[in-house]
Amino acid sequence: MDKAHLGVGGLLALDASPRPLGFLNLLPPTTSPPFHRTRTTTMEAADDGNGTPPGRGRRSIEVDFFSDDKDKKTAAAAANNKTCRTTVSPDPGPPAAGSGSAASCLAIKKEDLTINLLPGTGSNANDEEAATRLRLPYQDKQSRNTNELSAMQAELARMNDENQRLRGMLTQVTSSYQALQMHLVALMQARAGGPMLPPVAQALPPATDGAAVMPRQFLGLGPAAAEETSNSSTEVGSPRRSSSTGGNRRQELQAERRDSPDPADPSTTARQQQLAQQQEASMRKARVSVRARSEAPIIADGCQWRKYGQKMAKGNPCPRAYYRCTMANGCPVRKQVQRCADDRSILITTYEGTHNHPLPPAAMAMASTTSAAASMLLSGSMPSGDMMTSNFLARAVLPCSSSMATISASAPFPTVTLDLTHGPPGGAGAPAARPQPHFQVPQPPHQQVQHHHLQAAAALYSSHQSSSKFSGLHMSSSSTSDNNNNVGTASRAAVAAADAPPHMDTVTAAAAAITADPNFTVALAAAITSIIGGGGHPIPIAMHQGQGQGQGQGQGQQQQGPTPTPTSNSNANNNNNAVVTSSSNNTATSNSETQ
DNA sequence: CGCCTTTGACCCGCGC
DNA sequence: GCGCGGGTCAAAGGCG
Repeated sequence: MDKAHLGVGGLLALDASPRPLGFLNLLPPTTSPPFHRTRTTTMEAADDGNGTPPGRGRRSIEVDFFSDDKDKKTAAAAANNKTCRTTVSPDPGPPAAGSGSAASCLAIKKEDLTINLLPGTGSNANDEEAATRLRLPYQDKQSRNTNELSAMQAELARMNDENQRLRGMLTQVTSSYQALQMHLVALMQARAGGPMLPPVAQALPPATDGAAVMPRQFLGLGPAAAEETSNSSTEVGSPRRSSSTGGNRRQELQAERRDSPDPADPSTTARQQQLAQQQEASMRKARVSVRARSEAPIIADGCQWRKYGQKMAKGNPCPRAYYRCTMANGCPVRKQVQRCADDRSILITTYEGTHNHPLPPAAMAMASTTSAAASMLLSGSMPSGDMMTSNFLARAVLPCSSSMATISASAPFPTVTLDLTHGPPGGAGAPAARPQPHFQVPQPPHQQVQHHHLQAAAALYSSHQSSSKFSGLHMSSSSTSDNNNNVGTASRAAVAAADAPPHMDTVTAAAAAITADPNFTVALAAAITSIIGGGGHPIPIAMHQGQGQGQGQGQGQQQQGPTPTPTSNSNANNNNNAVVTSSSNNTATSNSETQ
């Protein structure tokens, strides 16, 4: 909705007919009298006591929303809150936060009530009588509205309580889920530890504190999780992907492969290993690719990376750079950075693996989002590349960008591509469809799930909001990068909500974010949805593939290194289109746009 | 001095 | 078996 819908010059005609305060009507533009640049109050005839049809016996308050800000805010509010038809406030100050749009509507009405609605000059007795007649019902209206206000406040408080209760339940469910998962793993281990074990479980150190380590790895993004333990001698698969930095690692692995047929129990062990390798082979290459417009060499995701290689990829004049996470020794997470061949302003970052170390908040957002996307792809790709499933996943990943969501989850190296390069029709400034990270988050221990969801939502949201792409990913961290200036207020509010301590009133924080920018509701809703509905996913994923997503996949880069063929592209309007493609190689993602 | 990037060489998987 | 392309290693050099 824009100015045109509100009437010429953004003028709103507010029907002052007796109806609950807070439900001011927007009169059709055609009924609006000539507009003025200043707020005016007009009275036509007497109040008939009902919502009178426009044009006759109507009392209307005409508010000129001349300023662009007001127009935008009003339009956005009207579009996002149908019950609150307008959040117009006489003062240019920021929209009311906290109690949300409903409260702001009520406040506005109170103000409006102070407007003298009495007609004419009322200079004689008849006029006074008429005024009195009008005033009495009006006072009734006021009291009624007051009651309604208190009722709504009570309702709001009730909803707050309920929200807290639900959050508690969610925490409980999460804990129970983790406990069950650990129990299951323990049972499987105790049960001969043979063919039934999922690959990841097999890769785990036998006697280590399985209870503590298992859950995370069990949910890990595949091979990476196994690789985390690869430093031990029990590594089973991914011979090439060992993260060890030792120069002899490759030789060791090769030797292992040559010796693979274990003389001890040749048939069984060999078959187990074969099975494990097959399963892992399909999983280990699971990747999450992020496409974003960026002039920066790499996107900042809060992690530290070290470049270990660069290659010219076929079909792309831009070299592909290989990075390894250096935040912890032996962290298996790697990423590839490459410019899109078609549009060099697009930076394609592909993540692989799961961090084996704590992540800073800034990295958490991205890690959670990408790991969730990867796990969704993995879970959907298992039954083979079913396009129905794939599309479903794509829509699940980014519900609001369904047009861009295509999934082909065929192995061997399924890749989830989060395409943030497609802006809304209006360009960078027009947030048409916000990214909706509907990802289920890899349930990190504790209640950080919600936190990460919100962060992911905020991160993606802000990445679109700001012109500096992924700068928003840092917003949750205390460090305010120079890009933070671009982060929208809604994003900041979202981050505030996400970073708020568990006991904080989430509703209030969310309301603040919504008030700051109603468009954020979309992302927030997606995040909440993922919290509530995503909890069940990890199990099937883990059980089917022996791995799901664990902590996030790493991404991020505070890296300073020159990225491959950095191009100067000032237009960094990120958008939220998720293109999930199954590609046997990374180059496929660069072409996903054309799909 | 330590960390990082660069870059050529090497290894591996895959297709022909 | 060979060639190609992707991915990784590690020596060399740069930088703070």
